[in-house]
This record gives sequence, structure tokens and C-alpha cells, in this order.
Amino acid sequence: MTVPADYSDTERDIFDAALRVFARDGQRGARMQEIADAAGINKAMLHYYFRSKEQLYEKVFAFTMRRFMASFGASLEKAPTFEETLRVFIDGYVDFVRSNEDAMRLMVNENLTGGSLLGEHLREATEAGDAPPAILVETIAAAVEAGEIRRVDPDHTVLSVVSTCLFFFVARPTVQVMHPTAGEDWDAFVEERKEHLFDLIYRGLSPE
Amino acid sequence: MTVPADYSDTERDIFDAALRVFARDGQRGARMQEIADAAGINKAMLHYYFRSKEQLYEKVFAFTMRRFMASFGASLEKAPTFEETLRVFIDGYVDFVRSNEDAMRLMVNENLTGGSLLGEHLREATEAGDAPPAILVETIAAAVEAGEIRRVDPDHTVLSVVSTCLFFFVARPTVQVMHPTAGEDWDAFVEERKEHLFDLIYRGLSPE
DNA sequence: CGTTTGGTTAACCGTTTGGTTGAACCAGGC
DNA sequence: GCCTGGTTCAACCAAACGGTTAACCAAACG
Repeated sequence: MTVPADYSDTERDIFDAALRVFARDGQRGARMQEIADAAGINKAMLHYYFRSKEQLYEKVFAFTMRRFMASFGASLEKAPTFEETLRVFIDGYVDFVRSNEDAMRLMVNENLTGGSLLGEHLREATEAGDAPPAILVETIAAAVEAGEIRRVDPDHTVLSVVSTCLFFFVARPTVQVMHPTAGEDWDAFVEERKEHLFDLIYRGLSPE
Repeated sequence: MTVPADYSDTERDIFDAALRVFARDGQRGARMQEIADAAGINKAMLHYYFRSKEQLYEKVFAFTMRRFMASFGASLEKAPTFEETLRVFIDGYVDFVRSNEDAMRLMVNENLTGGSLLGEHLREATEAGDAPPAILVETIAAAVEAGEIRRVDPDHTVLSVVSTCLFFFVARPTVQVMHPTAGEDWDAFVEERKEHLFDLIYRGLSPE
């Protein structure tokens, strides 16, 4: 499901390869020849299916962003307690990012270059009520009202949760050099991190 | 101090412009002509002073990374209590990143592209004891021993602090679309965020 | 069996890119 | 006045780039 469902095999190959290359090098840095090589096809096929580099990027970006936004909803299960809800969210969200690192890198790259595409797509997703962070915000606001957690600003809190779940993937090369476990067994490190993050955030939110 | 001290005026202009462009577009995406335009000089000057795109990037990256690492030490003042130490660190570190966004974007960009340069420079800085995150790690380890905070893993904790202080700058365009305050008055948002982060993390670390 | 069709390719085209060159410029010393 | 060393620039170059073309091929179709 990293690629639109109605795509042919070749289109899938192109899409996958384009995501990989765009994620690493950005829209400007990416080279059509490299995408073609990564997809194992002739360069002309890229233009046959997607016309131009710009259109290929926009297709990849739009689909990836929709999937990335939807992951908020997919990771959030309404559990009986906020404690359990938070634990499940961190677990699910980190797992999603782990198996979609390129998607995350693409989003970050777009942010670094100014993110002109971000605005419209974000608004579109928000209006569609698709699955923006809004649901997490509401969950936290509800937990505040219920007295399960302190009177925190829900927006800031969501941003903090997302930051901690995402950033160590963004800076993965640095983390792997500095943290021995991360360099040797990344998956084990990710699991360690889930626990650490839940402890830190849940305690950080607990009532006074 | 965003540029080596022994540089001429032209070299400074080039260096500043190169940092800006490399930070936005990465090593591959950046165009020499654009750097020249941004520096207000002829393209030939770039090669006169730095020989090639690669050498220009390496110079900019090496200096920026050293400065970025040093900011850990600069932000960390040994206060009487861990509470105060953490507060001052968050305040200082966030301020540093705010006034060095391009430096941060360059570091992130290098991570996204694999970060082959990161390894050596990180090791070099670590061996020189220059000012790697190690001092923050030790500060937290000491606070654990002193019973000021819970028995947390210092490495994970530092990574969490850095994540929360950095990520909202990385994703600034997204944050500004989603969070009203951030879009209207970024500086006010940053100050809000400092308080939120200190509260969240300090309480998250407090003894049981 | 001829032909149409969707997919595929190598070769090609004009433009942009990183990098070079040689001449001009502009101090300061003689 | 005229060197001289460092600096600046327009013009230039080969390679790499995004994109196009015409020919090719196998399966589908009448």
C-alpha cells in the first residue's frame, strides 16, 4: 500500500523508486536517470507515465502525504484510559514511521525546501476530516477535561509527541553513530525508545 | 560568528550564501549559480575561493557542524539544581537553533542524504571533547545519581530533549499551517514552546 | 494473416550545470 | 609611470540534465 492501488507493475516500480530518490535528494537534487535506474526501466518510461519530473514529484508527494496523515488515525485506537490510548498511539505511530522511513523523509525534505505544496494538501486533508492530528488533539483535550492529565495545551502536546516519535528517524545516521545500541540493532533501539517515550510523556502529563 | 574568522569579505558572502542554499536544497539540489547570485558575486569567484562545489560544501558543513556541536556546551550552564540546569539548557538551545535555522537545516539535510560526512566529523568532535552531547548525558546521569530525577536512560533522555527542541524548527512550514499562533507570531510561539517543553520534560523526569 | 494497440527502447535534442580561461581591474611598492 | 599580486568578470566549454522521437515488439483483434 505504498503505491496507489490502480497502478500497473511498471507504474509501481517507478513510484517506489521515485519515492526513494526524492526522499533522499529532494525535488531538485533528484535525477530522472537515477529514478529510472532504481526502477529498472528506461528513462523514457518516466515521461510516458508521468509526463515530467514535476508531475512525478507532485503525484508521489500527494499520495505520500495522504498516507502519512492517515497514519494518525490508524495509530489512534480509543482505549478505556488515556494511558492505554497514548501507549497504543506511540507504538502504532512509531511502527508506521519505521516501515515508511522514505515517506517521512519526503515530508521533511518538503519542509526544508519551504513546503509550498504542504499548505494546500494539509488544508484539503483537514477539511476532508480525513485523519489530521486534530483527532489526537481532541483526545488530549478530552483527557484534560476528564482530569486524567494536567491542564496542558493539546496542540503543543501533540507536537511534542510527534517530535519525539519522528525525530530519531530523521536524524537516524547521527543517532546510529552516537548511540551504540542504535548502530548495532536498530529495531531493538526503536523498541527501547517506545518505552522511554511513553514513560517520559505519560509522567510529564500526569496531574499534579 | 556564522563564518570562519580568517575569511575575507567576499569569502564571508560566499560562505553565508552557500549555507543558505545548501540548507534549503541539499548538496545535490543546490546550484552554484544560485549561490553566486545570493552572494552578489560572479560564479567564477566560487571556484577561485573554493575550487569546487564539493569542497565548498565540505567547508560549509564542517564549520557548521562544529558550531552546532559547540552549542550544546554553550547552552549548558551548571546551575545549583537540575531543574534550573534543564530550564537554562532548553532556553539557550532553542534560542541557538532559532538564530541558526539554516545551520540546523543543513545538518538535517545531511542526515536525510545518508550523512557520510557525519561519522568522521562526529568522532573527531567527540575525541576532541569539544562539546558533544556527552556533557548533557553526564549531567543527567549525575542528576539520576543525586536522586533529583527518576532512573532514566540518559542517552534516550538527551535524544528526547533534543528532538523536542529541534523538530518544530525542522517542520516549521507544517507547524505554521497547523498552529495559528505559530503562523502569526513565530517568536511568541517559540517562547510558549520553551515553557511547555520544560514542564513536560521536567515533570516527566521527576522521581516517583 | 495484416493491423492495431500499449508498452519499451536507443538515440537524439536543446538547455542547464559545474568548471575554466584570459583579459581587465585595482590596490600598493618601487 | 609601471610593475606586480591578488581579485573580478564575461565568455566559453564539455558533461549532465530533462525531455522527445521514431522505430520496435508482442499480444489482442478482426
